[in-house]
Parts: sequence; structure tokens; C-alpha cells
Amino acid sequence: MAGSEKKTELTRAEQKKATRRKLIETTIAIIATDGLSGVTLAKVAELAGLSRGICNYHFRTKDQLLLETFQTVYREHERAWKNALADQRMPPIHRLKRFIRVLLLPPVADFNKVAVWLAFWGEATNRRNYLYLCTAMDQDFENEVAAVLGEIGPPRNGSSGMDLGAVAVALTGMIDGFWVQYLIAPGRLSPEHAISACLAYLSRFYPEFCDTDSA
Amino acid sequence: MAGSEKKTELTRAEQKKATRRKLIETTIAIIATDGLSGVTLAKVAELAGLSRGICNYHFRTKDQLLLETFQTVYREHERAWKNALADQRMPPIHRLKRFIRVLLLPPVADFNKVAVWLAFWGEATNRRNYLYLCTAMDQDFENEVAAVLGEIGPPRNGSSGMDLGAVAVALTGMIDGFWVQYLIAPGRLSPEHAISACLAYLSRFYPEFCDTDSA
DNA sequence: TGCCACTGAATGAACGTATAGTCAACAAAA
DNA sequence: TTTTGTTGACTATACGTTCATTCAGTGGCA
Repeated sequence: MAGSEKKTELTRAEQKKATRRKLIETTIAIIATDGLSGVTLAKVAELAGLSRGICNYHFRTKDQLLLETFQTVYREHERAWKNALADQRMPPIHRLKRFIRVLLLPPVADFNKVAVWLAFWGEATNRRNYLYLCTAMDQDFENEVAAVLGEIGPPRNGSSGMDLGAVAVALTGMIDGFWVQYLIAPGRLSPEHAISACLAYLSRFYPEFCDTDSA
Repeated sequence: MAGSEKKTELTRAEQKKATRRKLIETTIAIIATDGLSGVTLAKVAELAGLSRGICNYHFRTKDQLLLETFQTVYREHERAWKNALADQRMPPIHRLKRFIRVLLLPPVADFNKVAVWLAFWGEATNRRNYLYLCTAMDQDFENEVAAVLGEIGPPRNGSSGMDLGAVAVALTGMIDGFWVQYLIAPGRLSPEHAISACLAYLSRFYPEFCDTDSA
């Protein structure tokens, strides 16, 4: 359909992998435009320019296709934020700022990808596999944030009763919430304001975030 | 099935209303346990202890049932937070604190209700009616928060570039995000910490939130 | 190098199931 | 008697899954 002729000398194994990837990417696009309930094996196949049985060939069931789609988004996301925190030569404050920026700006905070996250969150309560992934990712996420905050020092929590872990979980939640905003009210919250909001929050516990520049 | 005999001298109109309400409540429960995709007219009818055709009688289509279910949750929610802001005799800071508490504690921050929000957010991008409601609610929400903040004064934004509107949108997003946390990682973020996080954020722009007691 | 048997990715018709929506019949309230 | 909330069998169809079939790519063999 979409004139994508890929007759460019690929081995069978490469072709197969490419087809798998294409099916997953098509699924992501459909979730973003039509929602999770809009995903139909026939629709995926058609939009990928392939035949009806193809999804069942590469992924045994529809559920498997959806799960692998989610895992793909999840892993891309994970790579991005882990990378932002990785460079140990930078001071922790700088790393955490980069982390926040990466998560709230494109390409991570991309409409399609965020739509996939929300779609799976909505179904996470019942699909054990989805919930497991969501929870595990969030746990991991939160642990690493807590670790970086720990490098800076203990939070100056006033009388809020929030320890390091609580500060980290809430930051995680904030970022999730800003993604929700991006989707249900596009344009109302700019990425720059979302980032500023995170820093404003952190500055209550770590005054060193209370600064002017952002990098 | 569930021994709920309501033969207590109700007029037909009252009975009808009660049945409608019951169908909606059953739908909410199913969304919370099985997700939006788990909602089946037959399942709703069975769990409500009624017959197969009943949903189509009270709501012409399944879509209509879902839409009214969403509206019900939406209106309950709206009543709760508008009420928290209503008492003009209280100082704005006090009202806003009450507002935050109401949104992040039961009965508003109830598992079933939050599950419904998430489910509809997930489908909101494609279903116009849902998106319209989500966006409208969020707009309204944000306007009222901005109004209360305005009563306190302009935000001390340092160099963050956030005006009153931006502070309000981000607060809205944070609250949405904490709900997401409640669902995908139950128990990890306590309501009290969520509330403290909101106040920590606000204290950056309005130092008067930076206090000890919470009411 | 050229031929050919084999592999396996891809096809698409066919099938079974799940489920939304219809409707004629019923019984209790008005 | 009329109205109407409710029933449950029935219809239509959308969709996931299966499978016999096709045929390009691959690798062994002469």
C-alpha cells in the first residue's frame, strides 16, 4: 500500500526481523490514533502492507504482539533515561537535571510513545504482564532517582516527613502526570514549564536546584 | 444473583433510576477489575443481576453506557473539588490545601474511580467525546486553581519563567500523576506524601505553603 | 558455475467465537 | 386497560486464529 519496496538485498533473517519491527511500529501508531481497542490484527497487517495471517505468524497471539509492543517502548525509554544518568563524571545535580529534561522533551516525550504508556496503564490493573512491567519499571526508575539524590545528600524536608524515597517516588509521579497532560491537553503545559515545575519541587528539598540556568 | 431485593415500595420512576445507577456502578467496578476492554454488556447485566437486554434499554448503545459512566465519575469528582474551594470565608491558602487533600485522599482518590479516569484517558485520544470531557474538566480545574492562586498573589517565580497559569497546570498534572502512581504502584506513594509533594512544589512560588500543619 | 531440492516467510480463504444490538412477549404498575 | 420496565432468544458481524498453499531465497551437489 504505502510504497515501501524493500527489495534491497536483505538476508532472510534480516527481512524477518524488519517485518517484526514494522508490525510493532504499526501497532504503536494504531494505539496512538485509535487507542488500544482500535488495534485489530487485520488493521495492523493492512497498514504494514502485509497479509492477514502475518501477525499470528510472527507473534503467536494478539496478546503477545501487544506485550512485545509495550516492551519495545519500555526498553527505548529505559535506555534513554539510564543514559542520561550514566556519566559519573558529572555532578549528581547536573545528571538529575539532564534526566528530567530527557524525560519531558522529545523524542522520549513523543505523542505516540506517551499514548502507548497511557494505553497500557489503563489496562494494567487487569493484565498481569502489563502491570508487572509497569511496576518493575517504576521501581527501577525510582531507585535510580533515589540513588542520585542520595549522592547529593539527605533532603531538607522541613516538617514534611518526606524521606529520600518519598521525594523520588513523587518525582516519578510528577513526570507521569506531565505526560498525561501532554496527551489530554496538548500544548497547555510546555515541556519547559514541566521541567521548571520538577525543579521547583526538588528545590524545596535540595536548594541547589533553585537556580537560573537549565542544562 | 447477588441477593439484592429492592421490592421496597418504589415508584416506577424511582426503580428505573435505581437500575440505571446500578448499571453504571457495575460498569465502574468492571473497569477497575478487568479494564475497559473487559466491559461486556452481558457481564454488566449479569453482575447487576439483570437480563441481557437491559443495558440497551437504559442506554441505547454500549458507547452511551460508557460515556455516562465516565460522566458520572467526572461529576462526582467535580462536585468534590468545587466544594473544597467554595467557602469564600476561608483564606485562599487554606482552601487550596483543602482542595489538594480532597483530591489525593479517599473517597475521591479511590481505586475504582482512579481506574476509570486512567481507562478513559487511555482511550481519550481517539474518542472525541472522552477527549472533550477530559480536556474541558482539566481546563475548568486549572482555571479555578489559577483563580485561587491569584487571590494569594503573583507567583515568586525566580527565573523559572512560570506564570500563574503555568503553576496551576503543573499542579493539575502532578495530581494526575499521583493518581497514576496509586494505580500502578499501589502503596508506594502514600497520600500524605503526595500532599506534601504538592505543597513542596507550591512553596517554591508561594512561601506561605512552606509550613508545618496541614488542614 | 549452474541446477535443483528444500526451507520457511508470507498469503488469504475459511472457521469459530464473542458480543453488540433487536424484538416479540410478558407482567406489574399506573 | 394502557403503559412501560424487563426478559431472553435471536441476528448480524467483527475479529482472532488456523492451515493448506505459494514461491523466493538458500545451500548442497554435480
